[in-house]
Amino acid sequence: MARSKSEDKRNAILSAATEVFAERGLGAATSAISSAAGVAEGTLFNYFKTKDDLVNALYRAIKLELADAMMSDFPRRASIRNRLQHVWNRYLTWGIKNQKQQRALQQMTVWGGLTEESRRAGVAPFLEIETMARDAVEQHVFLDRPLDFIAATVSALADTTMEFMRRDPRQAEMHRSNGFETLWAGITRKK
Amino acid sequence: MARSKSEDKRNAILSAATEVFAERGLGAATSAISSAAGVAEGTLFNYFKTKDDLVNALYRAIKLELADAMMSDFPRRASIRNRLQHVWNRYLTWGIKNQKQQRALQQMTVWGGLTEESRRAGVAPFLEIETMARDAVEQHVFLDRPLDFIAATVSALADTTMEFMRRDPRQAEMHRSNGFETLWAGITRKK
Amino acid sequence: MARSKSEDKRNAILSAATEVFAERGLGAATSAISSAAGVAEGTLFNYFKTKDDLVNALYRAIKLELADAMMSDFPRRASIRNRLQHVWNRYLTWGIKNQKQQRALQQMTVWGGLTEESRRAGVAPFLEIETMARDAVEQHVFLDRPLDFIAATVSALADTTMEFMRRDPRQAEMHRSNGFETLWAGITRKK
Amino acid sequence: MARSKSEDKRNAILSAATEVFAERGLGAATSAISSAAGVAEGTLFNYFKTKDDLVNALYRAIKLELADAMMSDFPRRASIRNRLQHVWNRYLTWGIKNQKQQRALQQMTVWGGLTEESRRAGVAPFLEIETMARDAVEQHVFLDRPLDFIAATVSALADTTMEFMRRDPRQAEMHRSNGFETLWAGITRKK
DNA sequence: GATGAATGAGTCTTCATTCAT
DNA sequence: GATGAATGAAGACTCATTCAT
Repeated sequence: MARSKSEDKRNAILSAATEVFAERGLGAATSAISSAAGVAEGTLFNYFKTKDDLVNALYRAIKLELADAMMSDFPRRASIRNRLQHVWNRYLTWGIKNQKQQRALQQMTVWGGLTEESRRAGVAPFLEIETMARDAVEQHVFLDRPLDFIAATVSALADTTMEFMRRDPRQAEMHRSNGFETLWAGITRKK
Repeated sequence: MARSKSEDKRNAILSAATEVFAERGLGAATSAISSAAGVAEGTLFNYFKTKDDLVNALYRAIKLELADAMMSDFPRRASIRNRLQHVWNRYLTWGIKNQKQQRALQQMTVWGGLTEESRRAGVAPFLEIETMARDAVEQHVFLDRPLDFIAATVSALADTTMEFMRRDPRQAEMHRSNGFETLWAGITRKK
Repeated sequence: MARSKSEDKRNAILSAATEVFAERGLGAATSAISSAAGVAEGTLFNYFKTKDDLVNALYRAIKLELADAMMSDFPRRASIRNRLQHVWNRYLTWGIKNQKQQRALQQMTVWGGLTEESRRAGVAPFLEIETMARDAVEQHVFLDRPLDFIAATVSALADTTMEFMRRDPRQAEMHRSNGFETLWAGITRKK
Repeated sequence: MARSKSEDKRNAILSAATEVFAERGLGAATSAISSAAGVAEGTLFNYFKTKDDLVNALYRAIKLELADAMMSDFPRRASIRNRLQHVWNRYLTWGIKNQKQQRALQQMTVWGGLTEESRRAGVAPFLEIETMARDAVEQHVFLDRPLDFIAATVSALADTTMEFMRRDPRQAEMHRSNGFETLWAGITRKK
């Protein structure tokens, strides 16, 4: 479905917004974004009706990118541990390589203006993770806890780990593995 | 002598700021704060030279409150587990009872304008926790990981847990204990 | 393309600023200027980044106008007396015809916020006057005094004279000539 | 006539105002003045109903001081030249010794808020100078010019001279005498 | 469709003045 | 009479959004 206007320009704006939001927060001026994107101030509003619209669109775009990075090659048949490790590693790798995106995402996630629709759209592509978690609970690999609690735990530990990998890149692999072991020990049943 | 600057009014402003920041973020207008505090716009600036000053002062005030809630009756001689559980429980209890404070604190913690001094002042009252963690690593109760990594893990899991306790108050105690068990299993050495 | 920043509007703002500053001093509100110029408050700041910028720009604009009025047709080859009289007459004529400009200029000249660059730019077009004065001293037409002292004397007497011409327009020509005779007698060598 | 309240405090305020106005202009805050005077913000308004009132009062006070400095020992019987030189020298000496006063006075003189009454009061003590000037014109020592024009000339040249004496204190006496010779040659009749 | 000048409500902050103590 | 906290009307400046070109 061909979008009218230029897809390129739209992407330039989203990409500029990522950068600007990552560095200056969501409070940054739309003029900073348009100028970083190399378009006129008014042009931004041809592509996104309001600033809030832009943020919502960016949220979804980054979530999609992230899903792609994490879920491609998802080893559906591997062991729970391997599947969990897959998403763990992919998430961290993505976040290290795409700092700006990840920082912007973090800001938008705690922002008050995301629509319910955006939130839903953001979660959707990660459904397989939920499935895996459900399996893991059923198979008594994971402790019997609410799925969303587990998800939140994974996410919190991953973000924490990512921060340490960034701060201390030479020990990055140690932090990545420490984080995973914490997570695994924390949510799995000891035999 | 004229009325001397009233501690009450100062507190009213801090308390109004807590509320307003918790609900609308640090970007909220100072006029919203003064009006919530029932004082004139100018009065706020009699008590805090700038908005940044106000935020810094609020950060310190809440951190002190929190320290008081967490560290009073800290069982210095109890087992590592009991000491960890003490701060875990106290933090969550405080956060549930003082949602606004906790939300405001969260925002200020990631804000770019805290002075180094404020940060130091905010950490100081929690020194004993660090000591406990160091002991725990030395006694091989905790796994051998950087102290700040452990601290960040505790904090991330606690905030996650708190969120679930709020959303689902009837299961609050379950979440509290789930969170703790995740934490404990995640950072301690299995014998 | 959108309207390009209009020279007209810029001039309207400068002209409104002249008027407002002349009447109410440099302390006048920018909103008074924008409204006198018939533009929105924000528009002023599209043309001049800050109020100080506006003042500096105005200073230079008026100095240029003045230079044009004074220095065009400057009789380079005439006698010292005729050359001095040329600038004397031109300055007074300009100041009478352009009261607002002259009053604003006076305020800006004693203002603390002119940049060094503005000052330099303001002096530059009057270089020929300095040359004339140097000649006059060398040829022993003027008394042997520091050039800047002579310049300040001219300027002080001219402003004084202008004031009288304004207050008492019917005697304007008398004042103009009285002032010049005072000046000439004051700074030239008697044979 | 005993003034109620403390004459000392009133003077402290006037003196603080002199300093503050000299350094920061008439736009300076009244709170800067009260604090420089070592009194409370409100106290200032016990002595002067409004800021404008304070400025007017200060204007008069400084004019009186100046008159005292200039007119005491006025050599009523001396030659015109000596009498003129007396006020010339006294004014410059006073201005050099009392920079703050002189600078404040200059600002107030061009300020738009002086009452007619203040202006009259400020001129009054200098009446003898006018008398001298009238004599000088009648005796054909001065050229036949309006008295106030002569007065303004004296004043303009004196202020110019003072500026040079300040900037270049080592040549102060030269400037003082240059200035006077300019003035004398400018306004007197050559025989 | 693209542009960017124009807009004006909203922001933080200052300050002369008042008035309870 | 002295105090200084309280006030709120300005003030300079920012910025999301509109719309003429």
